[in-house]
Parts: sequence; structure tokens; C-alpha cells
Amino acid sequence: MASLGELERAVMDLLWAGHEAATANTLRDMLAQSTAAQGGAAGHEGKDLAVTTVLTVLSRLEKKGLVERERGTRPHRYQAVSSREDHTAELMHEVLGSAPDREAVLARFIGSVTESEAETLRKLLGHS
Amino acid sequence: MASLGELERAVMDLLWAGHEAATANTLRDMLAQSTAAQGGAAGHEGKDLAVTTVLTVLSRLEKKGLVERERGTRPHRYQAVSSREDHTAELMHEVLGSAPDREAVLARFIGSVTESEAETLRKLLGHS
DNA sequence: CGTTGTTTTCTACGCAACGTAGAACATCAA
DNA sequence: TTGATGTTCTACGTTGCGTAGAAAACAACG
Repeated sequence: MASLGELERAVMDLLWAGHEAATANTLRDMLAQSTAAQGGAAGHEGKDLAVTTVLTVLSRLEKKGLVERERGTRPHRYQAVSSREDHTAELMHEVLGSAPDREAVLARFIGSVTESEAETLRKLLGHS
Repeated sequence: MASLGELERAVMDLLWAGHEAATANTLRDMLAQSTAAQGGAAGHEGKDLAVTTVLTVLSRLEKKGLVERERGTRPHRYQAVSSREDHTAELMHEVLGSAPDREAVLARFIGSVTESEAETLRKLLGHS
């Protein structure tokens, strides 16, 4: 239960955009943002969706544990449970986890990262 | 187009099992193996599937580019295009690739590998 | 308190992927 | 030719996702 659809991903992108600010978004905020983003690079722009559509998606994302909703306030407020980076890293672990020979996978994996990323990794791994 | 269903994965596991041996499998081989594996640990065991079911799955896997089939020989022979490790590593790159801040993701990723794996990574990354 | 605009829930349709397999066609061995 | 075996075609049921209407819950105003 890890993969997201196109619209689900677009909604998560909205939430992730403001994840730092710990600013939980209302539905109306999000719709405004998404309409404003018209003409942006990302994939899902073009038509405006019905309010209920976004709500349905948010509910599904909540059920998947990716979104948290404050039910206390009256216009409910939504926010991503974890940052995009954390989520992606978690996904990578999920993929890796299902492998019997993790180290062999890692070997091939680092075999095709860019040199600059390899450099970053060296720094992060530090000295033995 | 990256994710596999449960049965698709089970079939790939069969093919991956003998990927080293460059031994392309016939359908009958695979059915025998899968029946033999009854009582094994993996998830999908329990009932025997119809021959056509496995064939359909193989066709779908072929369309996805994960399986190659020799059409020349009469009982066709099937084999995984790449090893399980390569495939998993590729998947990890796919997940990573969609991130705007790859290095931040990598940072979090290596933050939660086991020490032994970190050691392996250090060796593989080698000297600057 | 009732009318009205906003927000949330419930329900549902269409489509695609996947598990599943029957029916029919092709091929090989006797 | 006749079985036995292998392959293709087609299809049905389920589930996830994009999409949204209808209706219920609620807030604010007069």
C-alpha cells in the first residue's frame, strides 16, 4: 500500500510544499494554491477539480497514513505526516527491505549515483 | 509502470531463483517448482493455479519488459531480463529520481541502514 | 430561529491493473 | 490421425484511483 496515483501525488506535493512551516492547510487554501500553480511545470495542472474530489483524495491519503487532519477546528486542517524527503527515503527502504540480499542491491544502487551524490554519501557515512 | 502484483512477484521470484544459471525455464518447470515450494516461507503458496493463469502473468510481465521469452523453441522458454538485485536497485533509483532534493533523501536514507550495510557502502564508495 | 453559504460525509460511476481461468487454436509425438 | 501438451484470445470479478453529485452538518447573519 505504498504507491500513489497522479492526483494523490499532486495533493501531497501541495502539502509538502508547506510542510516546514508547520502550517496545516485548509481545503480552501489548497484549492487556491493549486489554481495559482496553473502554468507551473508539474504534471497535473490544467483543469480545476471539484472540491469534493480533493476531499476524497485527502481522505484516502489519511487512511494511508500520509496525511493528518485536525478535526477540532471547523474548517478542518490538513498536513503531511512526514516531509517529502523522509517519505521518499522510507519508500526506498521499503523497496530495499523486500530483497533477500540487501547488500548486493546496495552495491548496484551506488554503482549508478552521480559522482556528486557519491561524494555526499562519503561525507555522510563518515569515517569508520 | 513499476509495481508488481502478488502473483506477478511470485512468478518473478521463480524466475529470479534460477537467473544465475542462465537456464531459461519452460512453463512446466515453473509449475513444478512452484508446487514443490509448497510449505515454503514465501507468501503466495497454497493453491495450484491453472496453467493459463501463469501464462497470462508471464505475458504481462513480458509486456512490462521484465521477462524475455524465447519463441523459437517449441515449449517456449522464459527468463528474467535482469537479476533481482539489479531490478531492486533500479526500482530504488526510480523512487529517488522523482525527488527534487535527491541529496536530502539520500541523507535520510543512509541514516537508517544497518551498521554493517554502512560499512559495505563505505567500501564500495571507496576513496574520493 | 430560519435562511443561506460553506464544509464534510456518503455514495457511486468509469477505467485500468491484476488474479483468475475457460475455450479454442497450434504443435508435437506415436 | 489422434492424443497430449503448449499457446493465444477473451473475459469476469475485485480493487485502487480520478472524479464528482447529493445530502447532511454546521456557521453566520438577519
